[in-house]
Amino acid sequence: MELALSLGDPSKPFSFLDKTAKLSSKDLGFCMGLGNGFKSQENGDDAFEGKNSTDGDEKRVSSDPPLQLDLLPFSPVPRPQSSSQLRLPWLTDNRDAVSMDFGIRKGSRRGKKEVEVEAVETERTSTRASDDDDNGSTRKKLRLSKEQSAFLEESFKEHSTLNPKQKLALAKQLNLRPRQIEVWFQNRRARTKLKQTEVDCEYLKRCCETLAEENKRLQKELQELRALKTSQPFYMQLPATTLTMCPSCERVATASTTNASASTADAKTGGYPFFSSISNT
DNA sequence: TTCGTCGGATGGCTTACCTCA
DNA sequence: GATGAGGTAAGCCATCCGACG
Repeated sequence: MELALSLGDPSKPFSFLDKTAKLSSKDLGFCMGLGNGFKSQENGDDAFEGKNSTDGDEKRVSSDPPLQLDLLPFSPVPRPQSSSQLRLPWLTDNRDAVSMDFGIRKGSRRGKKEVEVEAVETERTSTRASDDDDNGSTRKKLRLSKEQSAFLEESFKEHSTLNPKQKLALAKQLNLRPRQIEVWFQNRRARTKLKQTEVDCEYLKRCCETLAEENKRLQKELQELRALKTSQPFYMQLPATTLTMCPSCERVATASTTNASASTADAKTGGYPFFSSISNT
């Protein structure tokens, strides 16, 4: 366990916590870092700068997330009033972009791969606290701020998936870990898909109901026609070609066209069985 | 206080791609 | 050059579970 303390320049706190809320060099601040066996500068920095793939790959000696505490002068970081103040990182040069800082947050349960891959990232996120106080038995859940969520939503509208560059840019801009951005997009995609599935399901259900109703109506019609047939034998004794009417559309076909276009009529009427039964008997 | 929903996080699996023998 | 094995990254999916109304 190591304890580091710095005064005066929070923008460059410690090697293992160097991804902090962006502060200008003019800002006076007090920064305290608490880590467990954090590594030396040369390792961590290289990892985060993308030396090895996207997310960095350096491993901390311990998986315990570090704690950094920033005590700053009054409102050192401008907070966005709305998402419109933020810019999508891949759309602009980000001159006006602001990064947000968050309160102390407890670490969360992570798999070993996550721990390894994200160790450096974790270290670099600002104002992060470990859950040392309760031995990791519980986890505090991060709740993204409205601004962050709105910004991510906007980003999602632009791209439902992110390339590593976009992910990193977003993470930097929102002061989150790239993994968090990734997870947010994954969950967003999943939930969008789920919503769409529900909509589709609802639509199919309505279709099914409509078809069932139509089927019922046609069955009834067929029954009526059969009844008509038995009650009016004379009607049916006429040559089939003289009266061929589809009861549903109430069109009467002529003698010549009926037989010639029987197959096409079937196709046009959807092959309703009663049509042919009338004309053929 | 309890309960249902939301949403951030995790682990496992699959797929695509790359490297190397 | 073609091919299979092994490694890695990324995405999807099911699930967990804390936060919150």
